[in-house]
Amino acid sequence: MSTGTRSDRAAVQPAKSAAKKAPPPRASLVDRAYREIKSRIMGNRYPPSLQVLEQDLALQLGMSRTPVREALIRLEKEGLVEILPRRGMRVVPIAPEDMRDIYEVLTCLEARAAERLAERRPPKAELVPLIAAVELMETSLDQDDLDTWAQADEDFHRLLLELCGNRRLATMAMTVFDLVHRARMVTLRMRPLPKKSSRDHRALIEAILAGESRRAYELHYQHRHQAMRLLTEILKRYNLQEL
Amino acid sequence: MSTGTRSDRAAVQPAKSAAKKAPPPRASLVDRAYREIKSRIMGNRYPPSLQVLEQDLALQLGMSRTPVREALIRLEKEGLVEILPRRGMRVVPIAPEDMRDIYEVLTCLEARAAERLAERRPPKAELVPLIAAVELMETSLDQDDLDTWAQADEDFHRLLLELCGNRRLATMAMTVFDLVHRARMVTLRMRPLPKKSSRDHRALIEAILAGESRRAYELHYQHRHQAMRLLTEILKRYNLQEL
DNA sequence: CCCGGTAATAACGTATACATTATTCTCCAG
DNA sequence: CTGGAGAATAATGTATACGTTATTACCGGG
Repeated sequence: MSTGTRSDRAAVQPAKSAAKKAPPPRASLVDRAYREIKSRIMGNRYPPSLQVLEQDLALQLGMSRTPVREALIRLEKEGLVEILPRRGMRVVPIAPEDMRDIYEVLTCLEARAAERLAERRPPKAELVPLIAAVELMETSLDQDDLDTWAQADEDFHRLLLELCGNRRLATMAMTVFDLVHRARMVTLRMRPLPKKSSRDHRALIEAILAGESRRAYELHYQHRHQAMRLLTEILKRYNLQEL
Repeated sequence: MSTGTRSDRAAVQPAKSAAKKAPPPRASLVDRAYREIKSRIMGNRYPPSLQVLEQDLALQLGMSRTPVREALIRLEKEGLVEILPRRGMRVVPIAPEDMRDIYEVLTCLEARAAERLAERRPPKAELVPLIAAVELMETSLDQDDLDTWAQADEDFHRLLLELCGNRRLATMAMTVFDLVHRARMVTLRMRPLPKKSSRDHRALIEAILAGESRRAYELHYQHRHQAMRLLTEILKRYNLQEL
């Protein structure tokens, strides 16, 4: 198998020199492993508590254990998996209390991002993607397209973080956001239609445009806080002890 | 060298079976590398912007590149180093703007920790270590022992996080805290005596004991915010572009 | 004297090898 | 039939090997 990989590579090399700009052979195996495993976890194809051995991962991904291991270390630092001394990796399940803790971090970071963005008084042009995301949330909700809604909502939150101007804050918040992605998707259809979300977001945009940073903070804090309450209630009601 | 290490291990094995509880042969090489490199960075023995090759690290630490690499990945995730494609690791320097960004994260996380702790209304007994830290800050300041003061101040902040009840928040805040440790130490003697700090801390303890969570939040937010202002001013005044 | 092309070098990224050790299984004594 | 000691197994943690490729040094031409 490894020889197969190597010969594949060798075969590809000439093609590369044919292409002018060296397309992207950039993706290292570590990166591929990282992305693939993360994608499987976030897409719930690796469900919570699942354990997988390094060797199995390596085989599935068509590489040796070395890059797999390095990817797992990164994922462990993000909190998505834990590395168990002799039993490979485990997809970290999220208990209801963990959910509260995670949302608490997310809430204060994102609220601060909103506040900071408002302090910056960005021109409306900068917020166009944000507004577009809200509009997509509304139209998709009208059409009962919850998946598109969820995607648009995530886009809104990500864009907000990207715009805030503090990359470190944005990165940390997104890492935490990734942790709850799975739970959000699983519970998407267990809750009442999230009609309030786009209203909240519109109000936030108003506050940002008006430069009312304190209000932006409060609005977004409450928005996230309520989302946490809703989510933990659902976990309780459906007795989801692990997500 | 590696054979030396191996025979050392083998020699130690019998001793272990002699000791009842298997002392701690727990420290894996990755852990040792991680701790040692981190300690060198935080102690400024690896100054900002220093580059070191993986092979050099491995030699210095008496191990192969494998555990060194894994340790570096962890340190990179924490933001202490960056891994440069062909030039080993680099100790990430902190520019004044980075300092603001980092302190911003630290400020909102720690303030939330203070708020949460106050919400919990802990019995005074739980806060004894916090109080002890403040007292140590005061006595050491009276004796012009700035190093002890700095240690006690750090202890206070760490204890606050540990007590807050949200381990994830605590861990993230401490990781960020570690990033500014070096800058704090380097600038320790460039600023006026920090007499206000222990007053701030005492006020915070009061608020926590009284269960005034909102006030705890505000107090600690301002405390950290002022620390940030002070630090960035010093960086500007002394023209420290990189720490 | 300076610059671009080419060869040599060095460092990494990945694969593989191997010793260690937790876990599991087997088998026998009670 | 049950429990536990010891062997077999499996998976890891670490070391080593090796091909790839960026970097550097060198050299001839402008």
